[in-house]
Amino acid sequence: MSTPELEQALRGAALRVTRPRLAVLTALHGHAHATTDEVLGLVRQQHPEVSHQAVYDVLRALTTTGLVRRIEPQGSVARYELRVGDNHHHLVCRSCGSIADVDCAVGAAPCLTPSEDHGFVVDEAEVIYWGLCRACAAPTVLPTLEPPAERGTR
Amino acid sequence: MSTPELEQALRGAALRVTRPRLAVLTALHGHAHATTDEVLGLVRQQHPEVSHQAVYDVLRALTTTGLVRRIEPQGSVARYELRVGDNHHHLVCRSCGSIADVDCAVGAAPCLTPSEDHGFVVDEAEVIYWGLCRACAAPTVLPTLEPPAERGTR
DNA sequence: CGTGCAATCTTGAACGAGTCAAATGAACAC
DNA sequence: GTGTTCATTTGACTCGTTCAAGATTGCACG
Repeated sequence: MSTPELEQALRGAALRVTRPRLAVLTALHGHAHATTDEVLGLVRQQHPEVSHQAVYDVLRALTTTGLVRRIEPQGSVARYELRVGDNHHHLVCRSCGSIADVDCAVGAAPCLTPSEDHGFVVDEAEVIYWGLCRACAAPTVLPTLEPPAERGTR
Repeated sequence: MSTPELEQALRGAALRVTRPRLAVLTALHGHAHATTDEVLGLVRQQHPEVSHQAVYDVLRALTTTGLVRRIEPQGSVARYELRVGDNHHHLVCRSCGSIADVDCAVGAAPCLTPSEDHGFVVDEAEVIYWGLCRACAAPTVLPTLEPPAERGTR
């Protein structure tokens, strides 16, 4: 995704075009499901002066305007991905915390419909599939190496 | 739910029967989706000496043994409910944060199946429906001030 | 019914993701 | 260019949750 495109996206959301914002968008373009801390690290590779707080502010601004989507699986810190407009869901590994995207199983509309809405006006259905990723589900009989190290869980 | 039943549930999970644990289970029985803090308050109504930390420990023990289910909607602190065995999901109000239960829309098995599993071994699908509850979706009429003079949206 | 071990609880401190606030700096409409 | 307003920096702070050490207590066993 080129810089002019990113600028246009920001202007389209009535946001000023700034260096930290472009850097955050670029970082997310290359790293889906990044944490705030990871985004900060990526941004600082290009712009070491960017502050902690700026990344939080930028991510909040982008999230509230819909340019970026925030996900927060249990036990994980917040993660962000570029909103691509489609209604996709997530696979989360209970062991290593890795996340993969999946398209909505039933298409866009039906998965918005609970069986009984209790009077709620529903506008979004969020689905998280929990399980084990290929690596963590593999038999742990690796001859020379240790089983997959645990990451991301506290 | 009576105390003997709760004791049996604890023993069945290989957990010792203690006063804080019985109190937490009782509290959750009467208050679904309670936060840790709310549970602590409820427990202390009967047993004022129970510590902060005990409630955290108890909730973790109950959660890991499956007696209690932990849910963590975006922007909310952790909430707990008695695991009743069924596979139900949640409606969450974006405005006030209230939570309601809904049965799984598609039954138990199908909603476990993403369209493409990326090699993941999925064992659970968690669904959160986001929207507005009946009260928050209602027109914002202030009761004690002047009566509503107009109708329609906005 | 005691005894002993380990699980559990109390107390108190610490951690860390995220937020608040004040002052400086930069976008961009004019 | 200039000025207003939005963004960012800096640094302190909140609050849910966890860690650690020592005191209790459930309960298996004799």
